[in-house]
Amino acid sequence: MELRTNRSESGHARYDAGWTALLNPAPDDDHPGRACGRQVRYKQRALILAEGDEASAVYEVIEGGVILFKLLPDGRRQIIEVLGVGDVFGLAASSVSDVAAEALTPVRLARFERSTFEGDSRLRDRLFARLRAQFCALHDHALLLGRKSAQERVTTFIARMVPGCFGLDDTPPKPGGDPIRVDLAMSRQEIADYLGLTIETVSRTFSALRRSGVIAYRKQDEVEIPNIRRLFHMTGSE
Amino acid sequence: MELRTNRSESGHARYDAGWTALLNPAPDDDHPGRACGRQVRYKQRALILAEGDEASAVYEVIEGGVILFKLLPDGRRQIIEVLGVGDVFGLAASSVSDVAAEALTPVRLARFERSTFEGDSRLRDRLFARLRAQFCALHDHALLLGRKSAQERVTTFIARMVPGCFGLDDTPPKPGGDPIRVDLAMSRQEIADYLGLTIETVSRTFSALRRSGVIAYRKQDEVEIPNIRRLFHMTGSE
DNA sequence: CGCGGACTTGATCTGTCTCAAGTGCCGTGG
DNA sequence: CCACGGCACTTGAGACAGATCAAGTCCGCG
Repeated sequence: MELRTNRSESGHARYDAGWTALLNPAPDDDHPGRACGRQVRYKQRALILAEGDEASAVYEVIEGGVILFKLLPDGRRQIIEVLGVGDVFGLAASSVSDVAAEALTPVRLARFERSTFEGDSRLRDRLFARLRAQFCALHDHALLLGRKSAQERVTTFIARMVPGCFGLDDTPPKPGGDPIRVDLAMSRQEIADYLGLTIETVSRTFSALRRSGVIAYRKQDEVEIPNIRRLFHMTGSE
Repeated sequence: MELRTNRSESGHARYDAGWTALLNPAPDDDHPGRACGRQVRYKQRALILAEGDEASAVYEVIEGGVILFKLLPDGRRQIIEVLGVGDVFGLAASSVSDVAAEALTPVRLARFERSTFEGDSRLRDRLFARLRAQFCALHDHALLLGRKSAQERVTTFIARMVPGCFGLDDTPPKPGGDPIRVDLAMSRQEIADYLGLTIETVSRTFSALRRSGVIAYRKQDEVEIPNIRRLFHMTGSE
């Protein structure tokens, strides 16, 4: 009962590309997992950390994807961050975690106990740099949640998955080239919970984007973008 | 033309209380401005940093309040964070700032040049601890922006201004005691931009809360809360 | 082949936005 | 001292984006 999605097999491999591109401003010294703590693995959809759990360790994503989310007492869920390779979580202001963490894909993590972490300023600096990038992503997402329309949210979301378009990464924005393919790697419900919408609105927006030719897809999480500029212009950010 | 609000004189003094309580989980070693960089001052509403400015320094709030915000090309604004004493800003993933910063009140800041900052791991650790707290606040705010109703947003906002109710601060939650007074220190428009609402909706919500007796006020930014529990129950968070 | 879960689509409802007047407050000048 | 103007805020009426409720449809799997 852990295998209930029809998520593509290639998702995990391709998955890194999107989020890593977004959140890796400069893939400089830190090869993820280099200065490893203990490695741990989780199955897809496994709960890594619950809200309120003792925040006794810091995790770095080595492979796969992780979502951080919060719940309201009545069950409303907000996905706060979607993490890819190199991203960090588990740090909280107090001794308990303020968010829950779940494996979006099968995932490999480096786990650093709080004690290790506190003693190792080199490690701390590395994670610190990482957090700065995540900080900016969070700022961007607040803008999305507070001020963007459904269409802008969805197009922004898709645009973020395109490697090398936001991050100062490798591949250049590809002027008018051939269609770009991206793997969403998230269910419609997850996308909805991330973008602060309902699943129906997300679905309708995808359909509308397809109808108007901005995107194309057969399987619903393998999207082709014939013209990136056109997509960008719908994000509200330019 | 810098003096155009009818903001209360006491605002600045009392201002710290609210946000500091929220974002100071443990007022331990760091007396703000202890390990000072160069001190700088800004008048109320002065622009400290624009989006896209060179991120050459890190700032710590010594006295007063600062807002961080982002703009969309068409003018929509989202206030990302409201900072009080001890909070930190200016760190970005890349070399330019991803947000703009404005003085919410007359403000005193400690400015640390990037070079200073990079060489001083003690300083970095101190700011790092701070950022963790701000990180959690950002998470909470994402939940608010993505999943809460207008009424829940406004009550959450007011509740956050109450010193010692969220942070593990001094004053205990005050069971059924006398009315608590808080100073909002933000205009309706600022509140709207922070909560992802329009000014009219914020105004209407305040009026409705007053009508129903949850809050009381004469000047619109000096709010009394006769019964905090009642307010809390409207935040959606409990 | 038929079941179940994820997704899509349609019809309707509603919370929030938009547009448009107010109202109240404060500072200015007659 | 009071009329006046400006600005922030409030209030109302109506429009609309997105939510909700309710069927479908698609597709992988047993």
